[in-house]
Amino acid sequence: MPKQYSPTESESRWYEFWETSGFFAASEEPGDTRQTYTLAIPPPNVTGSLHMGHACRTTFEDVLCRHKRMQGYNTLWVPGIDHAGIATQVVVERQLKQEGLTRYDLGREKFIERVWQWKEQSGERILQQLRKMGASCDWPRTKFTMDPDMVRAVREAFVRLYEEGLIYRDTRLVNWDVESQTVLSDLEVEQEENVEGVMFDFAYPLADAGGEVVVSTTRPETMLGDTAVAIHPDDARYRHLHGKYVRHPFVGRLIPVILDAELVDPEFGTGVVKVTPAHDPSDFATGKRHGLEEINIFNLDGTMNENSGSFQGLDRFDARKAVEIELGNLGLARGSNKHMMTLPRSHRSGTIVEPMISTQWFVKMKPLAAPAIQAVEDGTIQILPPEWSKTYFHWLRNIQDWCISRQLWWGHPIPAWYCEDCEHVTVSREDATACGGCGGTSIRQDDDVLDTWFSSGLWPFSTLGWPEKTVALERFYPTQDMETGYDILFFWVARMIMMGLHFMGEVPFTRVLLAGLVTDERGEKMSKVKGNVVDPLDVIYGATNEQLVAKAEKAGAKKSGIKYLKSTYPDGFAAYGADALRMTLLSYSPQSRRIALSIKRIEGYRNFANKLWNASRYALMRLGGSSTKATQQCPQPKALANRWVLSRLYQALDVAATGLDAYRLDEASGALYHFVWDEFCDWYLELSKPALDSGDTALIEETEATLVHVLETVLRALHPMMPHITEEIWQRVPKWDEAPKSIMISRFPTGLVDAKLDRAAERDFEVVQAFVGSVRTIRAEHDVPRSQPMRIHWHTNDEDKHRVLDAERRTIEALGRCELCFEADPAKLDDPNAHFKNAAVFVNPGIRAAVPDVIDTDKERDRLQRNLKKVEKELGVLEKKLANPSFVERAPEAVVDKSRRDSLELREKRERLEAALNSL
RNA sequence: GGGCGGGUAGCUCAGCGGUAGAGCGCUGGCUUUACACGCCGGAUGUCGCAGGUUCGACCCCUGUCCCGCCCA
Repeated sequence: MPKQYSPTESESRWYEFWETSGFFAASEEPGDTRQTYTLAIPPPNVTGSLHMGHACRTTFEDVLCRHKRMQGYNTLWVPGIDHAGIATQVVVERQLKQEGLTRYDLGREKFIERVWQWKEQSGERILQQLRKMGASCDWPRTKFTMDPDMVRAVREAFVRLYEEGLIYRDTRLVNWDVESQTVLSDLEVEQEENVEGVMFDFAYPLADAGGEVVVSTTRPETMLGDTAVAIHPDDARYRHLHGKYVRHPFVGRLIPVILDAELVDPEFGTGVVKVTPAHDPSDFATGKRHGLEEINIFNLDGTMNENSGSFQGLDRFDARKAVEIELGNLGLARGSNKHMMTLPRSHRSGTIVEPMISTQWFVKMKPLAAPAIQAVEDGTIQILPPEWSKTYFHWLRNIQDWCISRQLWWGHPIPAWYCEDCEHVTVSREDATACGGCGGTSIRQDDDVLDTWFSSGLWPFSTLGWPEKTVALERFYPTQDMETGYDILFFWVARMIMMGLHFMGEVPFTRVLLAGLVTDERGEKMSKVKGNVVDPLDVIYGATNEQLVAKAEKAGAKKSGIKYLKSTYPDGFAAYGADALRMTLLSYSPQSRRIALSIKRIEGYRNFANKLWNASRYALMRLGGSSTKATQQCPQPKALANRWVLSRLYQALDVAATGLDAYRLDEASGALYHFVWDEFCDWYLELSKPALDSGDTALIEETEATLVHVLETVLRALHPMMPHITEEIWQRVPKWDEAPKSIMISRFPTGLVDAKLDRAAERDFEVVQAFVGSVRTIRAEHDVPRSQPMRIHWHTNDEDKHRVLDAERRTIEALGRCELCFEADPAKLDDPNAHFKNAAVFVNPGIRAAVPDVIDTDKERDRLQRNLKKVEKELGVLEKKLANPSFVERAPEAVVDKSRRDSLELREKRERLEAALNSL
């Protein structure tokens, strides 16, 4: 075994072994009665390649699946990818643009062909990248949201909802993305807050008399679509306007003054509001209340249409300026001032969304939401971390109908056909050939496609074969865990719950595990423009700074982004490996909304992998000449060190089990990390050296057995988190006959079976640790070279401690690099410098000791005083507490007792330290 | 306007009723045959601010100021 573990080659070798061996496959065998564990992957979009968010999802999900699989569950992790309607269409259109083409140049059919080509390429790449992360998906079951069986599921769902009256077509005000030229759902619109805008005031002249009314707007161009001005019915200032009209200065229209208490806040601005029913949500509602005309003034691309008079053809923002100027020319402008406002922007294209009246397909949400709320309320579905339930409820209780049609080309076509001879709309599972109303054959399919989340909403059951009654659906639905980012709680999770309950009559999963968003080390969102995107593959395989910079430049990063990249990662990334990346991602608390990924942290876990590697190297080397094997039976050793490590293993496995079950993967991985490094390596391996060299056959045997057992067990425990390196090592560990072919199909360890809690051993060993620690401190603080032996004279009145120090003399000597521990006459320790030459002194609980021939008086005084100060501070707090009668009366007995004991101990320590100081 | 997070060591974060922890960084010493991707020491915090509850608060409550996100 080489001194350094190199993940690159090892990871791909083992991955291939697992995949070709069929270890990822879930069983549909009729006789298989194992409990199932199912998790559907949040399907990555086919918009490019794997990013750190996917790496994070994959890691968490893989840990859950590998853990369950090792626990004996029939585990199914369903992989797949999403066609991601608008997002993918935008990507391909951008490519076309570089060739100087638009989708219209290609035409719908050719364009879709082109997107399919892209899908093949991008989808395949992403699936390969998931494998690089170690994902144990059941690959032959991979689904794409536009596969033929998914199409069938989507059609079935659409038609059923339509037949149930839950899908309908309606004309209403929608969010229009003028760039992508499609409608957007409310969720796809982002509100950009605190934008500095201009509030422009202008006057409408009264129609039949002199005078005017002044209105304010941040969007002057919309006045071309005004069909009313509104005042508050109780506003005394404008009583004279009741029943009057104003005249539109550009289009000549007569515009009524209406009274509306809901729309108008008399305190705000002039107290008069212009009303544009076709381009503003509250004006639209007002229009409905008053039966106002809705005049659309925009074309679909955001230019002004034929209803805007002389402004026709102008872009909406040019029209805004033109309208202002013209109003000025007419003497109707009444000034302007700065105004902070909120702008609606398209989630995808970033352009300012224009409210427009349009006919679209909607899903009626209230009836679907009710059972989805219920399922979380009654605990059928558990959301973790639990705080998210509130957000979930709030959204579902205030849910609006979902606009599901999109004016895109890439997606599931809406299965609706319009008849040219009658009004009937034919909605059908099969492609319609004739009108369902009049039987005529002049029918035309709806041009639109479905919102991409419509198909995603069916994911947990469509991937298992729905609407067919498959074995998989029967066996694996409902799934157990849904692990995903909190950002798609509404987009996806809530909709899956609604759809699952509606179509399957059962929740789609029983736990929702929400994770934070991966950001760069500063906590900023990763973006190509910022140049702060960390590609998981670069982390796994390594990349030089030049490569990182080149990649960022190609992706269109700004100069500041490149600069950041150069200064933050001057040396690029080493090939840290997938296991190190996985451990890093796992180490962040799931409660945190931000995972500020730090390369230094990845490096730390790479070092951990190396530590594990070398610990194993040591263990295997030591076992080389012996026939001792791992047996999956916990040894029953007698020696303290062996008992201690098994007990610590118990504790680590216990914390790991709790963490894995409660979705605290940070705690689970942390417990194993610290056990391996701080206890197994730093103490136990060191302890094993004198034991194995002791020549005592019994001791050697039980130490070998314990060593190999702990190693083999901790590898199994770590396997879900670090699958590759644990396999690499595990394969080399001498094991029982008939051991499984792979660690991934071995049994997940538990404290009760694979370790042994031994509180006495832990307590005793603490004595050793404290003693050794003190010895080491003295050596370090007195600059005693390693070559110089240190003799320790100790004394204790405590029988247990006496026994431990006696029995563990050898280990203490080895670990403390002190030679010769002596039991001392207590009288000598009362005044150490009278009896020992140049002695340093230390005090452990119940034990005191002198170390002759090391002293540098100044340093020793310094050290003792520092210790004394600390002791006095602690003692001060404790004594104050104990002097407080209400503490003694009201605090729990155990707490008071502990304080008493601590204070006694500290007092003794203080005494000893003072004596030592005086004796200097 | 409503809601949700967060403000703890230089940095990134964990802890959440019994006298503050990790990783990285800093610092002193180690060519210790598992590992320098290492080992052994050390330093570092009025736990955002102000009140309150409690025998006791970083932890609970109230208010307040910042920062981020979501919804309207």
